[in-house]
Amino acid sequence: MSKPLPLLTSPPPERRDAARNREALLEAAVCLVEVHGVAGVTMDALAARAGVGKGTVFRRFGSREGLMAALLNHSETEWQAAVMGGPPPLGPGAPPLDRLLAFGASRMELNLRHAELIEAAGHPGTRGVGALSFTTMHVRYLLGEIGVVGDLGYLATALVAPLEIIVLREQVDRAQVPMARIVAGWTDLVHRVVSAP
Amino acid sequence: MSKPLPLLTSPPPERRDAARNREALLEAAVCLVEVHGVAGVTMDALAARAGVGKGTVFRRFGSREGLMAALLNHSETEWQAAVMGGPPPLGPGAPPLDRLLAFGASRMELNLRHAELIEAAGHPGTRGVGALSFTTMHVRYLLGEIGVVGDLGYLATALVAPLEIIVLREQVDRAQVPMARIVAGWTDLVHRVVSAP
DNA sequence: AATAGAAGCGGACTGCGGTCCGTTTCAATG
DNA sequence: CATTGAAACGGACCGCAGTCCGCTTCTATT
Repeated sequence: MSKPLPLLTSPPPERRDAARNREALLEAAVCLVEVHGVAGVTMDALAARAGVGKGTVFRRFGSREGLMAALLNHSETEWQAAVMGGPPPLGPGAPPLDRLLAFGASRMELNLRHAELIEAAGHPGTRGVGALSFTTMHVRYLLGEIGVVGDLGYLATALVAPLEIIVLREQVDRAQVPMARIVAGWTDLVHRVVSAP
Repeated sequence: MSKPLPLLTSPPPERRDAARNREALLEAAVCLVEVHGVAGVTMDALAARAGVGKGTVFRRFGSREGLMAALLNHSETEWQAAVMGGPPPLGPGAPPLDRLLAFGASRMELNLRHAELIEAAGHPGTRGVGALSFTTMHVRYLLGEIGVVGDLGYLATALVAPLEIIVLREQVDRAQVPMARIVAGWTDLVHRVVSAP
């Protein structure tokens, strides 16, 4: 027992080569998406492009879905920052109802922009906690600020659900609903929800 | 041009061997699901079990997702029949608001029961038209009967969205929300939506 | 600097979804 | 029946996600 107590020693940071490879992989992935589209990013191609073995790719990201989630994570984090600290009405400073409406429109736009990536990332694993959770928590918070009473957790989930890419695609692609009408519809929905009898 | 005009000739029905194989495949699929679970239903295993070639399986269902959609189709049709013509409050005869609430609870239960199959069926292709469409149209109709005014199409989509399996799983599995609270939450949501100011 | 052992690496290997095309089976016609 | 054109069949084949395990590289310790 000559080892120093592991108290307070944060989990060993990251080996130099591992860091290098991670960066190379992410860069290669971004490049491949640009060139061949999301569907063209195969794990073999990615490994070759980054000059590493296939095993390394899976060690980093666990699965193809994990890789996509990692790619998504970047823009997702940026967006969260805009929501938490950016300019109003999306960021703080505007009345909560205005923030909520701006939030919905912004979220729809983001989800549509990254549709392919989101679908390739699937639901399971990393993303759920980072993405769905944040949006729901934020909406819940705004509902509270607005003064809504009731099961805010459920109401937040219900308001976020129609913003999900699966629902949006159904409307935009299959039913050919114009975006303006979707945004207007969600706005109306919010008004109905916040004005409790 | 000695052929009879193809007017009114319905698309040639189905060859005998094709019909036989279809039945064998569906039966084998159901059996495999029972024994090995949804994940254990591989296209090769299915082909072998039904005593046909792999190509035949793909000719029938187009893809694994198509197969799952076909399996789902059975119970889905049954459920639709219950909604359209079964006993109240789900079926006709009850006040439309009661029908709507019964609809929500029933749909949640159905989606949870077939969760694996639904996720394996994916969104694309056959299912969307048959399933999502029907539920949305029905909710839209009920909203009209209740007397709601506004963009009924969007409101219906928004009410159906939180019943989707993806959203339900998030609540049930990750957040451990009890079913009773989910049902109560959806009921509250409906009340907020239908009581417009 | 030497060393030990853990963390990381790589690529052959497996299993599955999906395609392709030569062969077989059906049913409509004379 | 015999014929014939089309629909259906079957299984070899391909590409990709994911696993496995022996080898290499890093870092902490003395």
